[in-house]
Amino acid sequence: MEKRAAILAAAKRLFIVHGFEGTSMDAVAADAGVSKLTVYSHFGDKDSLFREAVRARCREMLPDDVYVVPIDGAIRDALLLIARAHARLMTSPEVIGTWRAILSDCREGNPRMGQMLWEEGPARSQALLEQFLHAAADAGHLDLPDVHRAAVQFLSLLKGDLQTRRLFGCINCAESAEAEALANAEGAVDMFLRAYAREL
Amino acid sequence: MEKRAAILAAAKRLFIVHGFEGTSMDAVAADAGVSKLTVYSHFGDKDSLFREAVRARCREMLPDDVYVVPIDGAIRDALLLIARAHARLMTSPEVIGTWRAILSDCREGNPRMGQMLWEEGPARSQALLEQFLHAAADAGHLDLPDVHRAAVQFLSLLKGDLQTRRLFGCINCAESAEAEALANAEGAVDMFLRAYAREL
DNA sequence: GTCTATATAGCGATAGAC
DNA sequence: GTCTATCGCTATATAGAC
Repeated sequence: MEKRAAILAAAKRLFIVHGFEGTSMDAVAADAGVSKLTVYSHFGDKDSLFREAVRARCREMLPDDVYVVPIDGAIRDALLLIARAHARLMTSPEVIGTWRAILSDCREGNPRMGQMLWEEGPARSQALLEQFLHAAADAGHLDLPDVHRAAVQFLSLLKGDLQTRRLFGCINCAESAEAEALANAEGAVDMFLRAYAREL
Repeated sequence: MEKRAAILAAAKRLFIVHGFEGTSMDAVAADAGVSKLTVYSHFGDKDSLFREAVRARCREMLPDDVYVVPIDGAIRDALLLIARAHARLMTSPEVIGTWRAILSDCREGNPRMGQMLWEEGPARSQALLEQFLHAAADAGHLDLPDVHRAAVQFLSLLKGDLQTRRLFGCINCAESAEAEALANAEGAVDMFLRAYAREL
């Protein structure tokens, strides 16, 4: 059970850096320090290996407690806490690489992996945030006409153009980008509260 | 100069549907009705052909007049006009296909194509929308603390989770998706005005 | 300029020995 | 279970004839 872990680790690393087509089974085997046949004996074919690697990545990438925040204090502070954590997550090299790997495989009518990543990642973020917003609305902090829509909107504001520019390689994870992400997160919270705060 | 156009047209179509790796030079030649060597004689190699095809796509995809709207009437109507047009554009098969094709080429540190697409597409949308918002603010319709940020936020709200789910293949361009996109556009305008409208 | 035929190489998957 | 060696296929790019 030692080599299987090594293979999976190599696959997770390589697929995210070089994409599906750009990663050969030889490369995975070499990186894991095993033979290619060992790879095939553990994971039937390249497709299955890719699936396993992406699934593992998704599971370990999204910490649920990011969106579970006490709302006893000011609502702005709670939202800021979520915003900063989410901003850091969505622009991380792991997430960007995983998205690229998935999207490089999402041609025409081929939703095998894309749907999985959506459900394991962004959909869970949305659901957790929705719970938080529902609680905040019940507690009287927010006035939300549609909680689900508000959750989607908050996450969209957080993304801004940062994730897209990151995906396209216009910005890398330098310090300036970090600062921009934090500023953008604050701007998102500000606008969200201008629209939905019950008491300023 | 007839065959060159046919080759470029075939390349634009195939690369966007099947991606870079998924499109062979044989396929391009066959689709264009010419021999493979003719393709190579016109465009040095596959990389150059891909570059040319994507560049052409980017140029022809963004109609500037989408973001040039008179603001003599109600600001909400003007924003809705922009919102609906942008929503239709960003979820179109052409845009989604082009994004996928580009992203399949954006591995590791390779921003050659991604940066181009960003500048030819989203960056121009942002700039044009920023002009519109500036005019709307000057006319007293909106109260914008930061015009650039507001433009990014409006476009982010418009995207919502639609473009991402479309990219990942979770939804296709069916009629229900069209309805969802319009509803989302309206929700985006509503929230934007809740936050930034000077006079309700 | 354009075609058919081919060189060359890389990749996914497997056979057979240990 | 694991390895070395290999098959079969496909794709990029080119050589030589018309």
